[in-house]
Amino acid sequence: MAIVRKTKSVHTLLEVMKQAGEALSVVDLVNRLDQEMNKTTVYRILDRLEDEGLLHSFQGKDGLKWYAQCQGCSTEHHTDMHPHFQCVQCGKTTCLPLDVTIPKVPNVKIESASLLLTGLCEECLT
Amino acid sequence: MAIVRKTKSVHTLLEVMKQAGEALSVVDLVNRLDQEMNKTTVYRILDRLEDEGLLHSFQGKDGLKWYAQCQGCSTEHHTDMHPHFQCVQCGKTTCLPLDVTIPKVPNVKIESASLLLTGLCEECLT
DNA sequence: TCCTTATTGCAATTGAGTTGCAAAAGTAAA
DNA sequence: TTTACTTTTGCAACTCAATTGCAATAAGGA
Repeated sequence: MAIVRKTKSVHTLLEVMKQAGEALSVVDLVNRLDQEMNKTTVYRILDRLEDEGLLHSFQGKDGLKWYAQCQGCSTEHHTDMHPHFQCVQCGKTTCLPLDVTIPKVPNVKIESASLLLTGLCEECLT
Repeated sequence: MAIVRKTKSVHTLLEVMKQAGEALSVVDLVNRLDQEMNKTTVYRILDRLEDEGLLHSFQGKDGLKWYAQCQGCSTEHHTDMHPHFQCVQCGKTTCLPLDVTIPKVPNVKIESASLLLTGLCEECLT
């Protein structure tokens, strides 16, 4: 596996993720980093950071790819299977620190599961 | 809501779904129906059939849209929330007739949930 | 410093999905 | 059947997220 250097771009991207504190779509990240680096670079760094286990990705309701920071994931142990929540109104998307019971399915080998909950977030409810 | 006429195209599309007996991606459907109808028509009929409750859709692992036939869904009662399984090797994708317990999340209103399990299907395991 | 490898920018491309518009097909009433 | 109206379809063009090829740049080690 390729070694991920902590270049300026990598540092900047991780800083944006940290500042956000929640999941960000790639489209959003590309926009936020428009002045700092190229779109292609954003995509490639995200790929590498996911390989390294610093970020994890998932598909949003609209089919866009989202990234969030991992808490305790590493390259070897990446079974950080938690659900995600996406607000249908404001688009805010977060990791849910919940355990999900993956249903047993006969005759198949489940390798991963992704659960996306959609609805209204706290702000949009009030 | 627009009335869905049982045109020749609608009939052909439903027949292909029935023959397949499992979930089909839109891309696959467009290819299979290439001689019978236009790509746009496939997309539009799928939309309408989902509105009518004859089909339901979900996002595959790769972000592609998949459709499958509903068993007992209707326009009013479309809470047919069941998980789907996608084989990472052969791509075969099926509905899982299982109940999923949607986790309780405080302070938000969950409207829908989608659970996608990925792994190896029975054929690919052996 | 020199050499090698990894990273980045840029432009072009891919591919799923959408849209506008005119033509065709279906429906219903006279 | 004829007419008037509505829905459906085909086609071409378009949108936009994501990818690729290639040359230029930056980094690391001996």
